[in-house]
Amino acid sequence: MTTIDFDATSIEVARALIGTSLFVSGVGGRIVETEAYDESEPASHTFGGQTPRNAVMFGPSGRAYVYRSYGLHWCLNVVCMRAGHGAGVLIRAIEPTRGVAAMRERRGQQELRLLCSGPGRLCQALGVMHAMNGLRFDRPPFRLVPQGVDAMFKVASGARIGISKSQDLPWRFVLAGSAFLSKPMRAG
DNA sequence: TGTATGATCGCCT
DNA sequence: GGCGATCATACAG
Repeated sequence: MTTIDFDATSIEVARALIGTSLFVSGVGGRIVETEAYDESEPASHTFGGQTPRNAVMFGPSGRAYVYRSYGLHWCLNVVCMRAGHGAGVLIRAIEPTRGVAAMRERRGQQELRLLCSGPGRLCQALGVMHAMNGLRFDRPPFRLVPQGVDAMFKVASGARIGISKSQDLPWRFVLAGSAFLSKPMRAG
């Protein structure tokens, strides 16, 4: 078992989270896709400084930053680095392992591959809501279970998805070959 | 007070 | 591949 140091940079945490299992009230699975964000680049919500919306991202690490996307969906992030520095990791896809029936009911979706393959989808499947903004990941309803020492998989990286700025940064991380990604990783 | 803009998703062609 | 849904946020005036 390994533990994750959330005081590290968002890039380091984004890579370390691949293979880790995330549960919300016992429902969840293995994280297979993440993206790193940092206040130094304009694609991040924290670029330009602290506001009421992004305040959690400037607080202590290891907390949940939950925001609404496109007026419809929730997105879940893990806050990184020291307090005062706005950095975090967007959880983009999970391989469902526990609570699949609850996920199917919440999503109105039977196909396993489409339950958690996207930041909005996984929040709906796991029941993530804005009330969880600022909560610690080492306390209920959250639970993080590190991968076993014998876990064997490769982590691939590439360009982030759905952003219009800093598209050159290879800050998307995936479990190579996973069938549960929001989009396949570009070959190369 | 008004307006433009999304770290998305699902349905349509 | 295109587009509409739907609204909090940020910023301009």
